[in-house]
Amino acid sequence: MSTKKQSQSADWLHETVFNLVHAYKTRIRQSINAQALGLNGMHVRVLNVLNADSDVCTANDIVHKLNRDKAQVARLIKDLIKLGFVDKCQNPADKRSQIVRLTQAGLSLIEQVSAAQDKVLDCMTKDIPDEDLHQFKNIMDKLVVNLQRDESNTDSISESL
Amino acid sequence: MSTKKQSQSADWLHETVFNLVHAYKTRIRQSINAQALGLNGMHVRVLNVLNADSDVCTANDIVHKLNRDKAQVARLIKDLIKLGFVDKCQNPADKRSQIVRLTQAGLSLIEQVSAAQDKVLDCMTKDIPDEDLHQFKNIMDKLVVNLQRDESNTDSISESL
DNA sequence: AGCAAATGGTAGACTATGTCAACTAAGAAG
DNA sequence: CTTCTTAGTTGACATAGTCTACCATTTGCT
Repeated sequence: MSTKKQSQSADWLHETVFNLVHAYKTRIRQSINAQALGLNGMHVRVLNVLNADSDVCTANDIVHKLNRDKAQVARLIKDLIKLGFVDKCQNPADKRSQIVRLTQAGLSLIEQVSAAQDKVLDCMTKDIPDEDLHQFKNIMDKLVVNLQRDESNTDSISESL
Repeated sequence: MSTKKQSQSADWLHETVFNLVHAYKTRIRQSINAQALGLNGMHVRVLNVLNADSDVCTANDIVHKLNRDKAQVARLIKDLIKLGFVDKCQNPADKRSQIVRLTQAGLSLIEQVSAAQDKVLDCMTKDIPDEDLHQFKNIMDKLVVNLQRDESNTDSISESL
């Protein structure tokens, strides 16, 4: 339990990280208020990927970049197509997949969404020095790597109960 | 819109934070494998609160500590009672509320769950110095405070489209 | 060439998480 | 004693994430 040396310095991670995401999600949703457009947070994240990536992008690329289930991504893309923000075209390199692109509507949408997101980010980080943010990112990356590295440690407790 | 000075250092926050939580959630779920017991992540977080708090704890306390909707918390507690891990008793100080407590089964459960969580935390933070983790927490707390402070900046973009 | 395995994508069903509004019962304030 | 507020419950719903099965293509093997 919380008597081990590591845990004393790390127990807060449970709550703090979750709180950050919860607060961020809530805030960004308010700010973007994309529901009015039929969008939700994950739609926006897909648009972000398409926008950030200059080269061609397939559904599978998005799956890997967002690290989400492919079924989920497929549905998000379907929604975005129905709303007219992205379209698909044949991928000459692989007939199984299609290339996903932002439409004009999608481009102008993501521009505005980015502005709103930046505003939240700026307000969120305004009193934090750049080098601190940099270190913050480094640690976070390490945590993610560590988490994904040893999937080994996965002995469920349920059978011991 | 990533042309503003702040954004260049902060754009990564979008993905990195979400990735961390996603990886953490997935990992902790594997490790705890609580579905077999009829529990999910939020149930465990409620148990954690009850365990951490030495003094009496009402549903409302949990709402504030986890920063979640009271409807959600009420349902979690209901589930936990049905499973026999917590119980409720009259709150002499306020007849509207009840005191929520861990049962014996709940206590022994949370002990094992804590052990599993600690294992994940240890593995996740093992190569990160304590002072780095400390700074990490400080920045995270600042971010959360900033997020929750100015709810003002909340001008939706949808009407401008 | 011909076959098997792997991969990209889609769909269905389901679980988990979070939110909102309406409601009850009990405190608090006047 | 009203009125307002608060603790908790419930229903309905929205969003998020997972798992399985399936199809078509591609890739690797022989």
